[in-house]
Amino acid sequence: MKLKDPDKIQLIYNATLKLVKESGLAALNMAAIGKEAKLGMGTIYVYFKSKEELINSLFHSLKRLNTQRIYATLTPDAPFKINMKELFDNYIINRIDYFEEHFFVEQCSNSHYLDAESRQLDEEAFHGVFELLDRGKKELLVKDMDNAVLTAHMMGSANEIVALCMKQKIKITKAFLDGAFTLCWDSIIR
Amino acid sequence: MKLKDPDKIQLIYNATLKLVKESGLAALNMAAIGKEAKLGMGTIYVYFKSKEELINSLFHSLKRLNTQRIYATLTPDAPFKINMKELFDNYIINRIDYFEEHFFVEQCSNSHYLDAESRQLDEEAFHGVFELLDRGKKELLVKDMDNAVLTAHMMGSANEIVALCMKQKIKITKAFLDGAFTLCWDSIIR
DNA sequence: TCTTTTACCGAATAATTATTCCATTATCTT
DNA sequence: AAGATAATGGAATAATTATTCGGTAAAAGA
Repeated sequence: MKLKDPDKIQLIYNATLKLVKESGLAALNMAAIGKEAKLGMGTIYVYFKSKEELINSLFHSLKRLNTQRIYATLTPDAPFKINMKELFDNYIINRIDYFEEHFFVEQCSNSHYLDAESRQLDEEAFHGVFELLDRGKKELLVKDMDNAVLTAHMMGSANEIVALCMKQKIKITKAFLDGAFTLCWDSIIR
Repeated sequence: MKLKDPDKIQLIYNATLKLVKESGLAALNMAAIGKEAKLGMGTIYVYFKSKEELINSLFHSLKRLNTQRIYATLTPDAPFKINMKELFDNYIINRIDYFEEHFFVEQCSNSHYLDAESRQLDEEAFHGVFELLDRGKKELLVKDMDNAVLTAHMMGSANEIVALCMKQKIKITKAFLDGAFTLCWDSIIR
């Protein structure tokens, strides 16, 4: 018998990401995915039960990957500000390098496609940031404010700055990253 | 002869906003709009040529309204920080009071529905912020950084903080607004 | 090599949803 | 009040798009 091709799923994922990036989730359709991935429509249904399952499956996969990537490279035992900068740089670079993926996740987050399980995946991504902020507070570096508010402030800033970079095709230099970080740092320290 | 009811357009707009808020733009359909607005499907087509025209028309209308609302109440001749705080508070309160509207605009911005004209409307909204920031630089209060970056930082923060409030149903108090503003203020001053 | 199983394709079908059509109703004009 | 015109509702139709199906080809196992 013939086995499933392990590459096909990634092919379908990539086609989906590209199409959503180009025209938004609302315009996504199975025929287009097939064409973009150079597969017959029926083939997609070998790997996914339905369009909804495909979307949820891709969403899950991206969420998992993303959480890994951001926290992977924090230097253990480094001073607070160093860790903060590492996290910030990781986050920004990650958002840019995997722009398509993040765009897809964002579009899904406010759609009717996501199932209950998918909707819960957000929480855990903040865990690492919250821990780091707690440490900053203990060291009397960080303002005594709600972690959720501090995090929202920094991530909101980072996201919008990435959006700006993509729109204006700004090349991310070290100087640019340092500038963006300074804004966030100055805001959270007391 | 019978005249068009001037209230119907608003009825259709409101139904559209509610539905998009609930299930996202991708799930929006004409039958649902009719039902929500308590109008026949045919009636919608008396007021709008197509679904696409309805969406673009609502988008335009919201963009216009919004730009007005934010800049309406700045105190003339007030010190820089006062104006900044007014603008910030206006922006946040506006995002919350008109959450449905902003959500709709955001969903549209990355969809295939918007026509070329609609896609240009964003620029002018920043004008007022840029001017204010230039003044802050002249007064040696604001960091010498690109206005677009400074604006992205503050708006990104504000947007994400609003999202947090909506998600966790946080009631906006004066203290909360002051806290959120402090974050932004501390980040942009030199 | 032969058999068997399943991937693969894309046309056919089903399901959904946008748009039109027309009978009815409301209200403006004279 | 009668006629004229256009709004209204929702069933009928058209268009789009998800899903299934049946034939074909590939490759695993015997």
